[in-house]
Amino acid sequence: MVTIKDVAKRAKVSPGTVSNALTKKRPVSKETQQRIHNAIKELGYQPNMLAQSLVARRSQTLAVVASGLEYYGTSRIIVGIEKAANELGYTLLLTLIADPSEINLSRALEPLTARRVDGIVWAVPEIGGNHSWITRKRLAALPPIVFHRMKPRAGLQVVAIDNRTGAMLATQHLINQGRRTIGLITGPKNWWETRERRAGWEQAFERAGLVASASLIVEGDWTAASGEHAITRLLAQRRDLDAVFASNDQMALGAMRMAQLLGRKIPQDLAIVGFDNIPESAFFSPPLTTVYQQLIEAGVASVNALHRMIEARHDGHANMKPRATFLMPELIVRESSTPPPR
Amino acid sequence: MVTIKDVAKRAKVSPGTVSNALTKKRPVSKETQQRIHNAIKELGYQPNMLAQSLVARRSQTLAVVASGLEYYGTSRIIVGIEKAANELGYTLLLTLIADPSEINLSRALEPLTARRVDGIVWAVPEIGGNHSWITRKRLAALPPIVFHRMKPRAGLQVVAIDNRTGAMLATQHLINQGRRTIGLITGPKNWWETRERRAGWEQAFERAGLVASASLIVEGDWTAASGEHAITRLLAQRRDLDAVFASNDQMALGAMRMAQLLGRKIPQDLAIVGFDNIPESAFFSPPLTTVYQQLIEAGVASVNALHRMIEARHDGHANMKPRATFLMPELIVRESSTPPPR
DNA sequence: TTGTAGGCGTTATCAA
DNA sequence: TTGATAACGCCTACAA
Repeated sequence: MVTIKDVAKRAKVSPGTVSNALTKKRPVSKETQQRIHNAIKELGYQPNMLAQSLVARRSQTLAVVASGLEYYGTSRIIVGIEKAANELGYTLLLTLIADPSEINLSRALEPLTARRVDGIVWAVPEIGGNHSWITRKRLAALPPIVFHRMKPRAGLQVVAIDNRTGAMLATQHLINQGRRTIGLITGPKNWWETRERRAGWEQAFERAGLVASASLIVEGDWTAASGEHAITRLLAQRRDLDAVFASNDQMALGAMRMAQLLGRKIPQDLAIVGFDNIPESAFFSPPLTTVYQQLIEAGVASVNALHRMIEARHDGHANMKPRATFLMPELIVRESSTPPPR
Repeated sequence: MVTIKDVAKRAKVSPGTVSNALTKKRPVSKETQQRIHNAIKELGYQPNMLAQSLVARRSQTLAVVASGLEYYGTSRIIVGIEKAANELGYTLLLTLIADPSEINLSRALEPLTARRVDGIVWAVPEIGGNHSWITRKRLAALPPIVFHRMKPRAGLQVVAIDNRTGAMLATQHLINQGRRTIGLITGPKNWWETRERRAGWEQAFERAGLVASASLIVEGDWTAASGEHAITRLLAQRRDLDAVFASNDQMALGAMRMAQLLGRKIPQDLAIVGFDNIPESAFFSPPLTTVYQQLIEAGVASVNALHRMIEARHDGHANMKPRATFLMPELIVRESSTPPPR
């Protein structure tokens, strides 16, 4: 590997001058500048960022910790994160948590802190107590960090989707369509996102003066198969069911298909709304009404916030006041919940 | 930040001894070992891997360059890569290419080589001439690298899915079902994967003595919407169409839905097969016959190969002989191509 | 078994 | 404008 010294030797200057020519932090004469650049080309010199980071005490590297990359939501968040990181001149370290309900914190974080990442985006869904590791003490030992998919906590920088409002929009839409017996297929009940979406469903019920009976709720596990089971149970225990809000599009798909197999016409007999707006959902039979989340935007926002935190800490400013940002979802109405066009 | 010197001072030993205690490359007495570990705990010392990498001349970091993370295929490959990298003690750097048909090579690679990654997994689909940057000279300046989703080239380590065989399996299956006029919906035609899948379709035609007429082929862009357009055109230009092989599941979905809207019964009037086996495909109406690719396994295999290359180079062995590995896809038969159960 | 010194590749400080 | 020199945090000979 060719180093800055090799370049210096070849250009007949000192290493420091080469450094100055490269970083432009001190003036270098046009002439030597030229010689240096020639030497660099000829030798194929590439600065070693490890060494740079060592002295600069910053690595220009961000880390993202996530789980379920194979799901649409996670991957879109990461697309946004990568994009924003890139634009700000950071490179991204990716760590995947295989089982988010059981986080081995030091195993996940050590490789990142050891590499002196400048900041961390924590995008692991909050499940049960899997975020209880978050303590002031622990955070003090970490670089700036911003959280996703988590219940906002005082003193933390959080970028979250307003799941509750999203679910409320979905449910209210069904109510507006004249539906009165609206089932709910939830995700695993210890997920924060599950509870939020359920709360939104309940809130819509309350506003409409409907009764959110337990017999209207069935738990799923985000898979389409669980959507099938859920709708089967719902239809059995509530003969009067006339609509369903499924907490994601996959479960909505399973529910829709199984309901059809059981002889229900959608949306005439049963209206269905999902959550996520996966690209396929517009092509289901019938096309699925669903809730769109600005996931890429959430990823971008989190990196921007992170960058500000990093700069603030670096400039020795009093630590930026962290806050929670909520992104508003939008309802996308399709045929699974509306009278078909004549 | 507390350094190894701080630990040394506190444990009343030299920095070298602390290093030895940590790396276990030289023996350290039980007693001082204890003192050192106490000091580490008390100070909350964390080794600085940047400094370690600087002297070790390896960063224990791998990079993956990919595009289209929001698609199922890409994300599954990366899941496999991350898993294997993790198990081998590497951390992963992620770089996403926004437009894979137009790669800015140095923009993508510089941040990686500057950080002295030990190896690179190149998982950008081959489109047109976007892989023409691959030259002996350029590769010589890079760390070991393994390629994905690319036509195998002599002298390169490639892990690819056998797309051609996969498409052949799909088409042969349709032929076995008695279909004779089997349309093809392709991806964008300058993609390597597109050409391979088309070749597989043609190969099956040849073996069966069928004529692969141009009127049976329509180009899509991987989206479900393009599948809709494609099937519309196919049905218009070939009234005798009795089956379709779509080059991915999304296009199959669009085709299936549009064919049904146009009054075709699936599979009775028109049999459909897709490619990818996205999780939703088992819940389409009807469930979609498709081709399963071992993408996670491909990711794992590529990292293992990369690791061997790194070790070989490190041990000064003659560079490992690189070769191409093909993973065989499997046909998954569902109702979209078979007579429905009575 | 432990300490000392030099070096990994850069940048920053201080003279010149 | 340029050149020495000393860090940055760690590892590794070589001595002791």
